[in-house]
Amino acid sequence: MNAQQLKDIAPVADQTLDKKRRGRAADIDRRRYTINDVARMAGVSKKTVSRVINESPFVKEETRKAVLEIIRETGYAPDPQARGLAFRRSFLVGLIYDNPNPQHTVSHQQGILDALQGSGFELVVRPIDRTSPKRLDEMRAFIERQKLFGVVLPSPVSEDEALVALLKELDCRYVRIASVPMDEAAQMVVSHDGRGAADAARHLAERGHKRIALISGPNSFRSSVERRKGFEAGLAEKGLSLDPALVKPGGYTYESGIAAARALFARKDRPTAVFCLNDEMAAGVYTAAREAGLRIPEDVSVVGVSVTTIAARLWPPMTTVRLPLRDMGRMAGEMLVPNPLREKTPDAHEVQPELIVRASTG
Amino acid sequence: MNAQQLKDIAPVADQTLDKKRRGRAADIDRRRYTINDVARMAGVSKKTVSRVINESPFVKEETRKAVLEIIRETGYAPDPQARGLAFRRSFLVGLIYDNPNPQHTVSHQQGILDALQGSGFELVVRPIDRTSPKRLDEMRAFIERQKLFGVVLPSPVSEDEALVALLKELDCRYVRIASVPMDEAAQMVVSHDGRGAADAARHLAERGHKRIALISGPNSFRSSVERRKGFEAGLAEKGLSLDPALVKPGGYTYESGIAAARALFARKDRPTAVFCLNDEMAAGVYTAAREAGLRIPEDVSVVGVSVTTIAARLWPPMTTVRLPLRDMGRMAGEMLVPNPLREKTPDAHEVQPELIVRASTG
DNA sequence: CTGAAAGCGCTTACAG
DNA sequence: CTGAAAGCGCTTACAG
Repeated sequence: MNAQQLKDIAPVADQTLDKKRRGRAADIDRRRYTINDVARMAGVSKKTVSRVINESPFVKEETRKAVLEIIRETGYAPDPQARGLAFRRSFLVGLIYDNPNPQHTVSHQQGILDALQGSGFELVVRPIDRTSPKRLDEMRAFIERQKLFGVVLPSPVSEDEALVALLKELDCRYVRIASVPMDEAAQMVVSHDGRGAADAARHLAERGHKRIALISGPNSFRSSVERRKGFEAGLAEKGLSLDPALVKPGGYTYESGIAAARALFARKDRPTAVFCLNDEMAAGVYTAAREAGLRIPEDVSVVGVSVTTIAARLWPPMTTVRLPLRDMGRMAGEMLVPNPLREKTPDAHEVQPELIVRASTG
Repeated sequence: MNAQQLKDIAPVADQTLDKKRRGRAADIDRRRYTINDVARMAGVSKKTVSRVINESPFVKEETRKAVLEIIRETGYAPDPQARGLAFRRSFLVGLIYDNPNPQHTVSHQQGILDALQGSGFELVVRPIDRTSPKRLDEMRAFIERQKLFGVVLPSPVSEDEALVALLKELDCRYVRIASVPMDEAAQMVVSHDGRGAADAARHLAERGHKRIALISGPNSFRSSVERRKGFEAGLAEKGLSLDPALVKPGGYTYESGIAAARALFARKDRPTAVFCLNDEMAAGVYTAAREAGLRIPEDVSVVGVSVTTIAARLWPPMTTVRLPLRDMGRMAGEMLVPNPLREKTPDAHEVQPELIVRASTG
């Protein structure tokens, strides 16, 4: 934060706000209880209250109960800022993301919020440009300044090893969400995208398809690499393989799906099925098929990988590999935030993709 | 926050974390500069540094420059938690939402983040159940505990007068995003949904439609009321009116759109055009039309109001009223956070919906 | 098992 | 225009 930016904040906080507050007598009555009030009311020192709050074992049961009773009566809740200042750690969890599809991020976000619900932690969202060389400096400033309790890294940010190294250096907890394990189990939520893609491959093979095309995502996305690998493995099981001429690069966007599908449909030996590494591109295949006068599924079958809700909205409804994005976010949140109320976190933090067969594969 | 919840937080922060930190010698070298360091290096008191940070006019220009120079050299940035504790106000902006469509929220969120970029403020996201009687207590606890700098309220949360009253009581800044003005201009971003709906009505009238149906949103959403009113006003201009038999209640969801459209298409005198108060429901109309063997736009025209990207993905691409959700979020963020770098905020914080004519209206 | 002192990194209130 | 003292609401480090 530079001086200019500091200026931006000050005037309001310094002048408007506090003058306003000072002028309100209600503030005094409404003052929230502090640790001092609780200590006084319970007849103990504030350190003892602090011990009760922090679950220290070194408090006599009787004392503990008395303090807890006062806390209940007063509705006292410790100030997270004061606690954070003393702890040198805030009670904020960060979501650091950079995904071409906002729906992908928002699903994770919902899951994280599910996990944080009632935990006393709040979620701070923070977009990042993974291609920017300045991203590391920005992240360092962000994490140091906010003293984040921990962060969740959805793909493809989860694949940024330089960022992960920085988090370790800053002693900041993190959980990576990715298609394959790429860190210790305690820091990973794994979605096994490849398995879902393999299911899709078997499904198409079983429907008798031989000439199968694939529209990939960006190579810089591990999900794209894994989905493709899984798809090829699934085909191989059925004695099939991917014709390199029928593999088109995409960018995980609707437009890139249209462009890739146009190229495929312009071929004399056009494919009878197209597997798209996400659903936005698959929606583009629908559009290109319509332009080319091809019927789905009669002339061409289409399968996608769902990161949005579009599959069921298209006509005919599209067969897709569903990724439980919200569940993944929830797991990540649960791993990050301590919560004895929950049963022990499972050993394996992973989810399984699910093939949902709809009308687009006849 | 009750005692049980407090427990949840403590163990890690108290034990794991600090033991870890204590063991790392690097912490000492890496310690960030504090206001005391800057004061010492600049040969002034920390209060003077504080004045510079807070843009106080009572600092000699020479002193100010010297302090600023040290700040630049050291890369010093004040600790938001410490500042927050002293200010009794954090540097966090809250996004409090409850919308059936996550895409709607995420678009606002992107806009707010655009505005907060580089401001030193961070965005905390917080879902709320607007129908829950406990929501006010939860919000009070949330806002008091976090001492939020301000909050953004998208619709329909923006229409919750009890919540707004609470915010005023807590002296918490807010900006309401809504379809019509419902507060002082400084607290409003207005989207004039009705105007967009009127455009849609004129458009359909000009194409010669007479039997026009409408699928509404929940009556508890002001946006639904306003869009309908605007649509009726647009029709009236053209000498048309809405046949009550052709008005079906919807819930802003895909499924509710299907159900409403089935009822409409089952009529002998089925409508030649359907206006849906959002695009998710309009996608449902597409599905119902296909089930009924009706062609769009030959047999029936469809118009929606866009809160997602689906309109352009459907076939045929759908005519919609576009709401600039991201812009609305950005305006709200800019209104909330002081930033002298920006030119003065405009007098009117409003946006105009835009009718985007695509193939679904022939 | 409990507490008084010092400190986290800032700001306010008061002097000068 | 500048600073020393006290305070924000918590915790750590040290005694007992």
